[in-house]
Formats: sequence, structure tokens, C-alpha cells
Amino acid sequence: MKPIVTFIKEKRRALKLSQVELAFKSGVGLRFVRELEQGKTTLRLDKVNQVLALFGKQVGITDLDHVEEEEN
Amino acid sequence: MKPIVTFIKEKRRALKLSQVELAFKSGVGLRFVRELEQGKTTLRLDKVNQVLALFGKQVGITDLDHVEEEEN
DNA sequence: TCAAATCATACCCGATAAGGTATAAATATT
DNA sequence: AATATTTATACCTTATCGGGTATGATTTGA
Repeated sequence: MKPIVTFIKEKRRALKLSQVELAFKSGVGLRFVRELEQGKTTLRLDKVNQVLALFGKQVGITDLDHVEEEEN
Repeated sequence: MKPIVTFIKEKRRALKLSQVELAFKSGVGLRFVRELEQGKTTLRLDKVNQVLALFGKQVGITDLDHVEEEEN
């Protein structure tokens, strides 16, 4: 399972968006996008979803990665 | 995809835990467990993970449910 | 190599999440 | 039915998230 952090970074760059643009398009603050991409763990769920929605994703339940199988 | 809310409620009851016990075992406040099970969307990510960890789960990326296929 | 764009870090402020607790409502147990 | 357990609602306080912004670092590209 790919961490949210890396998913967002990859997806954003794939779409050639800057953090500023991503912030604007998703309606969150720039600060938030930065903290998000830097792996801050105390973010608010709804804000994270707000960003993920831009990529057709949302937060959901996944297995706890102990050893980690990969995919995607 | 099962919403986090329902997953937690189901899992907790399956393990015959009260909200109080769940709160204690996961190390979050009782209030948090309540708000979590009532679908509050502004919760902090790390706290949600703290609870999910008890069930071997964590928060991750899932598809946005438009029409919703079921499973599980 | 220099300039421009992008990103990281740090500060302040207002809003609110989280915890604690108390009480009421609802469920379960006897 | 009466009681005990569990859950919901409400109030208060503290800590901090999120936004804004400014500055410095890093990356990109001309």
C-alpha cells in the first residue's frame, strides 16, 4: 500500500501541478498541502479528503503495513 | 468500500468492547471514540489510525465511491 | 551561470479538535 | 419492571491545526 504522502506527491507531479495550484484547486491552504506532502500525521481527515478528491480518491481503511507487499 | 465509521462500530462490537474500553485500549479519549463512531469528518488522521491499529488496519487511499460496489 | 519558479521553514492568529466530565437517553441484564 | 451498563449530548479548557505570509533554500530552465 502506497502511503498517502507519496501518492499525492506523485499524482500532483504527474498532473504537472505546483503545490500552489493543487492547494487552490482543492480548496485548501498552501500550508496544508506542504504539511501533507511532508508526511505530517496530525492532519484533519476532511482536508485530506478534499485533496484526494481531486484525484478521484478518498481516505479509507487499508491493512496495516507490517512487511508490506507492493502494488500499483 | 466500507466507511471507516461502520467498520469501527462493527469491529468493536464484534470484539465485545464498549466505547470506554476501546478508548482506553487505543489510547484516545472517550469523546474521540464517540465522535468517530458518529461520523465526524474533521477528526485527526493520527488519532483515527491509533484506533484502527487495534484492528490491524490503518487509513489509506481508496477509490472515491460514486455509485459504490460492495464487498466484505 | 543567472534568473525564475517551486518548495521548505518559521512566525502569528483565530478557530476548533481532543480531552475531561457530568447528565440524559437508550440498551441490556436480571 | 427495575437496575445496571452502555451510549449520546452538552459544557469548559487547553493544545494545536489550518490559513496567511515572509524569507531562505532548492530546483528548473533560459
